[in-house]
Amino acid sequence: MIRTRFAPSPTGYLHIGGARTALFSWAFARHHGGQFILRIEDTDVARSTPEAVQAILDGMAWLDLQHDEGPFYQMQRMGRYKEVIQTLLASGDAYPCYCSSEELEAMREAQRVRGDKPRYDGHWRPEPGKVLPVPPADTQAVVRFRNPLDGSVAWNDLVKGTIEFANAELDDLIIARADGTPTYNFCVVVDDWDMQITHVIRGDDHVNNTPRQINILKALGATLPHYAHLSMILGDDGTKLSKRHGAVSVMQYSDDGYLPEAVINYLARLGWSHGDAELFSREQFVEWFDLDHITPSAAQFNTEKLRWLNQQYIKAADDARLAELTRPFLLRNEARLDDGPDLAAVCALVKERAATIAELADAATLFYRTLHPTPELLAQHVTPDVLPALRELCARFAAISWDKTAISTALKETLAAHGLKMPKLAMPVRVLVTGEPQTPAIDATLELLGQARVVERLNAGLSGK
RNA sequence: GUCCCCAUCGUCUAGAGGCCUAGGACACUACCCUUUCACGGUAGGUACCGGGGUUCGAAUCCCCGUGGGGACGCCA
Repeated sequence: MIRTRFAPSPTGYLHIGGARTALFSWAFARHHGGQFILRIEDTDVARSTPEAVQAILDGMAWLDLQHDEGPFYQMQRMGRYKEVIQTLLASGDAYPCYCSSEELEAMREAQRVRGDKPRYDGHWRPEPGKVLPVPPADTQAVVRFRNPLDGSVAWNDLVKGTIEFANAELDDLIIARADGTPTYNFCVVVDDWDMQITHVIRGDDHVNNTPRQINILKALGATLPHYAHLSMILGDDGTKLSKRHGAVSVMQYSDDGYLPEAVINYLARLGWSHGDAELFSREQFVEWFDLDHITPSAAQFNTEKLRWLNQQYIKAADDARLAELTRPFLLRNEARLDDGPDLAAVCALVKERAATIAELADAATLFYRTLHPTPELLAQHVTPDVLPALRELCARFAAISWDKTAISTALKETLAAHGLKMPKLAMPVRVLVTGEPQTPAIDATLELLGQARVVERLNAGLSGK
C-alpha cells in the first residue's frame, strides 16, 4: 500500500510551491490506489497560527486535493515524541548537551571565520574512554542525536538519483529543546515512521535533512521510506518566489479569476510531463502521473501560460457555472445584474475572449451598465454619412420579431439599401448601444441586449443629429 | 567557506547512444478567416553552458570547468 503525505507548517498561506508538492503527493497516492495523509507541522508554536492552518485547508479544498487521513497535528503527538526520545536516550543513540545558545553561536562564528562548515563539535557527546564535563547545575539540557562518525548515508532519490552524504558532514542535531519539546527533523522521522509513509515527496530544500532523518530512522530500526525531492518553483522573473511576486498564495489565483482545474493542470506541467500533453483533466493526470518524468531542475513560473490554460478551461466550462463565478466580479464592476440579460447567456457569448473570470466579467459588464460613449468614439464612428442608414436600421429594429437572424437580416438589408459595408454600420451601432468599440458579434450582442433597450438607445443617440 | 543539487528555444518541456538537419506548448512575428475586439487556422524565427574524454556514432555516458540554486538554527 502506497502512503504519501503533505506536511506543511502553518506559518502562512498555501503558496504555489507547496500546492505543487501537495498535488504530486496526492496524485502519486491516487495513481497507485494508495493513501494521502495531511499532517500539520505546528511545533514552532511562535510562528504557527490557526489562521494559517485554515488557509492551508482552504487552499487544498479549492484545488480539491482531498486527504484520506488527518489532518494530524504534531502538537497533539508530544507524548509519542517524548517516548521515542527516551528510547533513544536509553539506547545511547541520543545524549544530553548542556551548551548554551550563546556558546553554540560563538562556536559557529569561529568556524565560519576559519572557513569551516558550522557544526556542533561534540562537546557533550559520550565516547568510550572520554570523560564528560560536569553538567552545570542551572542549565537545562537539550537532547542531541548521536550521529555516526564514519561512513556515509545514501539513498536513491526517485527524482534526482543516488545522493550520498558523508557522515562526517553531519553533526549531532538537536532533537529536543531545553524545554523538552521535540524539533522538526525528529518529529518528521517519528511521524513518517508511525504513519507508515512509503513515499516522502517534498521540496528540494529538504535534501539536506534527509541523511539525518535516515540515520535516526536507522537508529530506531524503522523501515526507510522512498524519497522524492521536487525542485523549487521560481517566480516569473526567475528569482525565488516571494511576496513581491504578487500571487504567492493559491487563493490569490482564485481571487484573480483562475479556475482551480486550470491551476492544477498548470502545476502538473511544472516539473512533470507526459510527452507532448499540455491540456488534460485531473483524472487523466492521475492516470499518467509517475515519478519517472519529474524534471530535477528548478522551474520558472509562467503566468502567460497559466492564462492560456485558464482560457482553455473557461471556453470549455459550463455557462451556468461561469455565471456564478462571474457574479462577484461583475458586482465589483458596478454592474446592475437585475437590469440586463441572462448572465449565463452572456457568459456563453463572451467567454472566448477572456483568460480569467475577471476578464470575463469585464467583457460581460457592458450588458449591465449604461455606458456613455466618449465624444471621440462618437465622432469617429457616428459620422453624418451613416445617419440615414442608422435611422432606417432603427426603424427596422423596432418592427422586427427580435432574434439574431432577423437582426442580421435587418442589418444586411440596410447595408444594401445604402451601399455600405458592414463595419461602417456595425461600429456606430456598437458604440451607440454599448458604449464600447469592441463587443462580441453585433447581432448576438443586440439580441441579448433586447429589442426595447437597443431601439431606445439608438433613438437617444440619434436624436438631435 | 563547506556540503548537496541542477544545466535543451525567452519560458514550461520531449529526448533514457543512432528515429534529432533536436519535437510540442506558451509568448513573439507574418498571413488567412472576419462584422470591431477576440477565437480559430497556416507559416516562421529562436535552444542542446564551455572544454576534454568514451564510442563507428553523444543533447543523451564519464571527467573538469563555468553558471544557477539549496542547506549549514534549541525554524520548519
